[in-house]
Amino acid sequence: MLKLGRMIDYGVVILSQMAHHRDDLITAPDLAEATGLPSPTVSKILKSLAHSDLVTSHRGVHGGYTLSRAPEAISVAAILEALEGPVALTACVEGSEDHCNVASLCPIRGGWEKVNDAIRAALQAVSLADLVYGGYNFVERPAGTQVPAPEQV
Amino acid sequence: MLKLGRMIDYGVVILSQMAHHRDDLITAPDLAEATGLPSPTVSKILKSLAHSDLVTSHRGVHGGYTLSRAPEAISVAAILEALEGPVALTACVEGSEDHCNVASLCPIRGGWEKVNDAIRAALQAVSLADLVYGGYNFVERPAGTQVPAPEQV
DNA sequence: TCCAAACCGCACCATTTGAGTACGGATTGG
DNA sequence: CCAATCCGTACTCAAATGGTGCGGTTTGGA
Repeated sequence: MLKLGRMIDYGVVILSQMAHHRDDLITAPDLAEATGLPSPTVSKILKSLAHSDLVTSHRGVHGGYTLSRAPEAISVAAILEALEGPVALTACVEGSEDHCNVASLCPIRGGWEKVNDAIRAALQAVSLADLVYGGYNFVERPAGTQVPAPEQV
Repeated sequence: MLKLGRMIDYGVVILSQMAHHRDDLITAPDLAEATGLPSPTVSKILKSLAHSDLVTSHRGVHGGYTLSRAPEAISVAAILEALEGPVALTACVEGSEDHCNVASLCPIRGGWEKVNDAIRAALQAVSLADLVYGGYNFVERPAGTQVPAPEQV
């Protein structure tokens, strides 16, 4: 099931919370309480996000975090890369000639790259703002209803 | 890192091997030897693929497996779903109201669906044939050489 | 001058997930 | 009747991931 660590999920929740308090300085404990997530975890995530310049940290007594950019300028791909490294589907694509050449049959690398790029593009096309204010109201939409897919890539 | 179990990788290797022997009946042990993968694992994967009608099984003494469809008609998405269930990035999208409503703040489900659909589309656009005959010759390419990425999407 | 509030970064532990294995059963052709 | 093959379940083991704790550094105010 093409899994995605739940850190990403947490990260989005945290970021969307910050988006609601745009330009305010929020401390990690405050965010923890607001989201219901454990405080150390929130800290950890914020740190990673700060490393990638998605949020800005302010140290000292009245420190905290703010969004570095507008929610529209933060893509899901950026969040993903901040929290779980670069987007890559298989270990096969770079280095790691472990099991690839077992049968001298790996016509696959190029193809995977193609898939990777397509997915990367799909993730970059969705911004934090889309998730927060995103025009998709989730509660009313009947279960099973299909969201129209964006233009084919 | 948007991970993808290595079963998928194995599955593609096995299927591409079968694509080379189109219309032949191949036994699981033969495929195991051809690919260098452990025999029980190959069996397991073939079984899953048979469940999704990507390959057809023939029991009895001279049994084996054949591809059910042409390689062009087998998408990466189909392989993924056969081996690891439906494409879904987070556990948040369906059921599992575990941590979502902790803060009564989950404007996100709809957004994730959007991302899911985009990725699903990307995966459906790539067929097994693309991976196998896809214009990338693998054997002659010197080790370490980078495959030129296809047109950026 | 000192202290407390906040961020920083590392290292550690535990749970879960997934890969791989083993075994007994069912089916078919010689 | 037997052997080769697929079928299905349950089990074990290893690794990745999520989560936690602790000592350190910066900063502003009393």
